[in-house]
Amino acid sequence: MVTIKDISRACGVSPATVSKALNDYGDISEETVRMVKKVAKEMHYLPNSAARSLKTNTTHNIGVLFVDETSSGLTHQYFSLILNSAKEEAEAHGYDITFICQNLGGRTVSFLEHCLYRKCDGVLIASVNFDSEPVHELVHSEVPVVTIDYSFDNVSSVMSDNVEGSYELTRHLISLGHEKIGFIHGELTSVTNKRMRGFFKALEDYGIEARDDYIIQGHFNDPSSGTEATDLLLDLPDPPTAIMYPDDFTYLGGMAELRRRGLSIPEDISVTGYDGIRLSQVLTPALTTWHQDAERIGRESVRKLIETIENPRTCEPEQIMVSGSLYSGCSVRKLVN
Amino acid sequence: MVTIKDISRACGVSPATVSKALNDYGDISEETVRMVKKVAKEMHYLPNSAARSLKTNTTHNIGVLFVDETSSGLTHQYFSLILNSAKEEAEAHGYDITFICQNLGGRTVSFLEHCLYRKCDGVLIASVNFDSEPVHELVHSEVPVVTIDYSFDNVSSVMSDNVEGSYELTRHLISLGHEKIGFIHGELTSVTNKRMRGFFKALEDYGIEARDDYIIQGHFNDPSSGTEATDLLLDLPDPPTAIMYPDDFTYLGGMAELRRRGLSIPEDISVTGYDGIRLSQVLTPALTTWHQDAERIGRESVRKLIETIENPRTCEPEQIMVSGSLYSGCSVRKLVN
DNA sequence: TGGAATTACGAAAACGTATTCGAAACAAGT
DNA sequence: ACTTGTTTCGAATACGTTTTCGTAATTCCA
Repeated sequence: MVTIKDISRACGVSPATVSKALNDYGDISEETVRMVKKVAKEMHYLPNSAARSLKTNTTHNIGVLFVDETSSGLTHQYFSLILNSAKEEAEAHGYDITFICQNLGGRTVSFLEHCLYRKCDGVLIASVNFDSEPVHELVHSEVPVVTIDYSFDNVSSVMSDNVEGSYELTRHLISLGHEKIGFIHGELTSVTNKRMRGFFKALEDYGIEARDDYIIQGHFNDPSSGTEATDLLLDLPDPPTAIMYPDDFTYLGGMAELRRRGLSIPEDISVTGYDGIRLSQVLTPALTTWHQDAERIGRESVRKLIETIENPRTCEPEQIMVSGSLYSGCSVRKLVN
Repeated sequence: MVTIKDISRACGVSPATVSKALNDYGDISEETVRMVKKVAKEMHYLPNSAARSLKTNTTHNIGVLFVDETSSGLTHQYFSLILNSAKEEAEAHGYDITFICQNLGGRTVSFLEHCLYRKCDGVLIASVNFDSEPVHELVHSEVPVVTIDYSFDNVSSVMSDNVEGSYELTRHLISLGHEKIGFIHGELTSVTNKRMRGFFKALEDYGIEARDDYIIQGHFNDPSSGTEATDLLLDLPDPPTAIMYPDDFTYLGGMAELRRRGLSIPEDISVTGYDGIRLSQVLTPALTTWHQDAERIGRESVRKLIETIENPRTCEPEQIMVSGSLYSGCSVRKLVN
């Protein structure tokens, strides 16, 4: 490996001068800078990141927390889209991405310790249990953090607007005449909380009374829970005319159950999903669903993270809300009375 | 940050002794080792990875090449499953994962240069254009490499057995009486090559003549190409009785077209997919498809990579073939003649 | 008891870079 | 001519480890 010393020897200047020239320190004559850079290129010089980090205490490296418990993490399209765009945005800014976990060369450590060991300039937190102690420790530490779909005080976050999405889907149903709306929700996370808020708000705004028996607890990303919940709703003495599913994938289970009962969509029952994954638009009928702009969420989150990394004093914490959009498919019909 | 020097002061021994004690060098009395480790823990000592790498030229960090051109990378479930299990396997061995790209602090560099800069101990190559020069450069460099679904001489690789999968699917159709089989394939990659080999081999083994008009070029992971190709096949004067799609997702496009024409599956036409993604088992009818063991592919590839990293002399290059399995759904019917 | 072997530790150098501070050279202003 | 200022560079130090080699102390064996 060719080092700064080799270049300094080849150029007949000191290592200090070479370092300054390569980093445009401003202290070196233009002529010398040109020469040093030329020789460096010729000799295929590559800086040593370890030496550089040791000296500057920065790495141009951002950590990512992605835990895939119950396969709702990396494996879920929503998060893989986020990760992918986050990766692209980071690369565009010259940052690399490293996964953060609780294992360090065999030893169990906290997330924070892992970050400190690797000297991540900042870290992106997504798809974890935000209520856990290790996550809290990290969030409240000195290392710059941006969270996704969860917000802490004094920490920037990027969130899919779940209140909006749920509200708009509900409003869409109501505007087509539906008043008996079954609502299947996922695990009781903060995301589910917001979805509920949006749902109830829409009902209230349009003067429709919420009915307890129409609210069913299911699971995210789990077709069989969609099947079960659908079953429950349809067995009610006064079943709903429309069913909202917690996500597109869970809907698939519901769809199977509806088909099994000989009901056709949307003639006999209207349905909506959530996420707007590619699959939903290929189904027949195409699913009416809420598209979360995962790509933008990933992009915005690392943009904000890098901004706080590079302007530690001036950059204010910010709650960034990313709007989604209604994918209007053919799974909801206009109800005539 | 507490350093080795702080510990040495607290313990009344030299920094050298502390370092050796912490790393179980074997040179230090058990008593001292115990004391040093105890104090280190009490003071919340964390090694400095930069200093360590600078000295040892290793990082316990493995690079991953994942390029998502045409969204066939990270975003595709097959690859996100691989990435996820690779991540878990690496973490279990105390290695971290960093994405490798061609951007270094704003400057464009080769993949190899990026790896050298970050001092990756090894690199996993998946989902890239293996014919490109930058990939060749990396593969033929000094840094340990494992490739996924592509093999180079003298380099370890882990591959989904595409010949097997295609062969078994075809054989399955033949065993149920199908002889007129439409074969839609993806882009002409090495994967497609192997799928073709398996397909033709099965036809030959069972004495069925291959027909050119039944072979259609489509795209991977692209429902609309599934629609088009299906269209072509059904418009033939003598259409096939079964259609094989290049993957489950592309099949969705074909499914829509079949439905549009009023054909029901499998009564009027039999179909198979490829990949065995979760979605395929939720469809009605459940898709008969070939499940690629992505989880195992990710696991095996980093296991092999770490093995060659830690035994540079003794570890031989190896071509690891990972078998898949037939998911027998309800999308193929027995043909009576 | 004398020498050899073993054990336990430390001094010092090295990894490659960034940065502080001072010096030299020269220009500019009075 | 003397100060003052500016530009350009280099010597030296520091970042926190790991590792070699030497040495003192202890044990072993004949």
